[in-house]
Amino acid sequence: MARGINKVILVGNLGNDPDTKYTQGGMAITRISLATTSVRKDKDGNQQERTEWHRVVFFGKLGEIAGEYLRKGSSVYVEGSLRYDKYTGQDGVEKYSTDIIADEMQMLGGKGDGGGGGDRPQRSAPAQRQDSAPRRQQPATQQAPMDDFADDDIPF
Amino acid sequence: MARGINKVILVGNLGNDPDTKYTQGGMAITRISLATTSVRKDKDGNQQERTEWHRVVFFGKLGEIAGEYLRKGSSVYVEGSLRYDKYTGQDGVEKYSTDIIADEMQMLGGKGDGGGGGDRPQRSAPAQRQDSAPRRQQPATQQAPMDDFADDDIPF
Amino acid sequence: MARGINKVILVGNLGNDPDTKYTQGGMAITRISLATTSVRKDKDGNQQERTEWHRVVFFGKLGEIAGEYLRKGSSVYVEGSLRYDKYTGQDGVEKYSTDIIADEMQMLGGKGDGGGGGDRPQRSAPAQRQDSAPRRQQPATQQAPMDDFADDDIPF
Amino acid sequence: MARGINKVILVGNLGNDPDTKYTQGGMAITRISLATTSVRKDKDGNQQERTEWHRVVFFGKLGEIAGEYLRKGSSVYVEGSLRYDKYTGQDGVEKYSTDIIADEMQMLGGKGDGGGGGDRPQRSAPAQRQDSAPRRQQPATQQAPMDDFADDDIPF
DNA sequence: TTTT
DNA sequence: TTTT
Repeated sequence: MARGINKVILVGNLGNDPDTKYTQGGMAITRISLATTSVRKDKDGNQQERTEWHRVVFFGKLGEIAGEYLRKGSSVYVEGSLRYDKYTGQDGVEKYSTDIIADEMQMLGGKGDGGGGGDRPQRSAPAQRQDSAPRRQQPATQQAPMDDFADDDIPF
Repeated sequence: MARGINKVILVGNLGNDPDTKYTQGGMAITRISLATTSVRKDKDGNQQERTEWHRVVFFGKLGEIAGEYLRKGSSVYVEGSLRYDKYTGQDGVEKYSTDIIADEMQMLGGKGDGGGGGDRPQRSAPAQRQDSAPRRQQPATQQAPMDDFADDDIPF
Repeated sequence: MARGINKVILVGNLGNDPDTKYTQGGMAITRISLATTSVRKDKDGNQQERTEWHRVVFFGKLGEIAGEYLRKGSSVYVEGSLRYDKYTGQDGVEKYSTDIIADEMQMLGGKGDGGGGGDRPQRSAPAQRQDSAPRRQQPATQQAPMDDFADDDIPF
Repeated sequence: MARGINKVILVGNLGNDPDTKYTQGGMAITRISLATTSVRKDKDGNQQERTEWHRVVFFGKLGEIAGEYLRKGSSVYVEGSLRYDKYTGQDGVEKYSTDIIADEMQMLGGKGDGGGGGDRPQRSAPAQRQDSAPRRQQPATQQAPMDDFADDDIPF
């Protein structure tokens, strides 16, 4: 039985284009880096900003939609759950990562998409985008491997 | 201006007693490790369980309440926001941590508390509990230091 | 395309046993009345309590589970969406109702259930419970008819 | 003690300009009508749309901000709680209303505002807007009086 | 890295 | 009444 609730709700903007990969079985896995910024007053009364960069992962059909419609700068609503992973880096050191596994997404219309929150994309050749380019410089807060997903790695 | 929404909602059980510390200025900072468990069927049709251990932090008045009323096993509702931190470990290696900064809490009545969801506690001497014991076996996924908080380190 | 987010999250206690009915096609529709209580200080500094009674509706499989496991007094987490309906009462007057259409539920262990948050129920004969008794004193804020559901009336 | 969680999260568009009133004590009360639209397939496989119109109320400082920056068509994130009220209409009949009492709001940039999610408004004379005109034709799903608020009617 |  |  499931015990407990693990729910995340985010509204933010993408720091980069989505990164879509496919499992051996053909399931899409799309990752985005999503910014949310909050403000607080420090003790001197100055506005202090702080931006969190969330690693959000979309699986399956949602991964295809996210990879197709989201772009750098897009404003998006995401709902999902927290997943913490532990892995051994290439340097042999144990590392931790935190991901939000999305189970709902909605575009919100803003810079980076064609506007309008979810309509047809303005791009002409979306299909061959996914796996060609070395779009690998995502300096995400926490780095974790993603190349070795098995087909049943969809988390729900 | 704040841009974006960064919201976490958790219902889970504490893996250990809370850990309360105080800043130089006397502000309470309480940390708990909160478990949520989800299930999914793997490809063989077997129920697969997975437990996430969330690091939740309560500041100020909420930190005092959490430290006073929560106990190992307590069932609790927490609302807060995600905060990702980067720090250098004692081994000189850069590490990352993820915390949920709580801004709302509600006890839910269950094992570990006196029952009743937020009623008076049954314990008699809560005060001298905080910093004595080597309660270090917290099953927290990711470990981060917490001793060096300044007084204005409250995140909102 | 869906536009917008319509999400409700409740943790509360049932004011009565659930009320389960079935459509002609055999789909379960279970209604509960769920209390949440908040406090605020009035201008004289006195604690003022206020209880909201939410009408929550579960369809299909979730309706069966809710009807089977929930009882008066049960503590439950509910996630769903708001639905406003307009109907003509038996007195010929137009009326409005507000329901939360649940799409997730989790028992939280407390008075009214067998404890344990979702475990097997203690009852022996759950089946013939549904439609016998005149359980009509539901403290529901707003009353609406529910007998005439068609089979495709499931709202998602 | 508060018992339970009563939380609503909405992202939608305003059907009309906000309606701001002031209590005798000068507290702003702003009401908006917010649309969210969902889709589902009916049994014939056709896409069925359904729009909910939420009555959202902002008190105090938030009421001033909402009245100032939101406009018909604005896209907005709202977080709040459900409140059900019962009142006697001018026709002597008892009526019910449901409101979402907002405690957080964030503009999302879209038609109806100057774009950009919360920036300075483009309007030139916002000040005398609030109380003059007979903007009374809001056919909100459920109608309730709002003229007779006392100063301590702020709900938290 | 985004956005305002 | 909004929006796409």
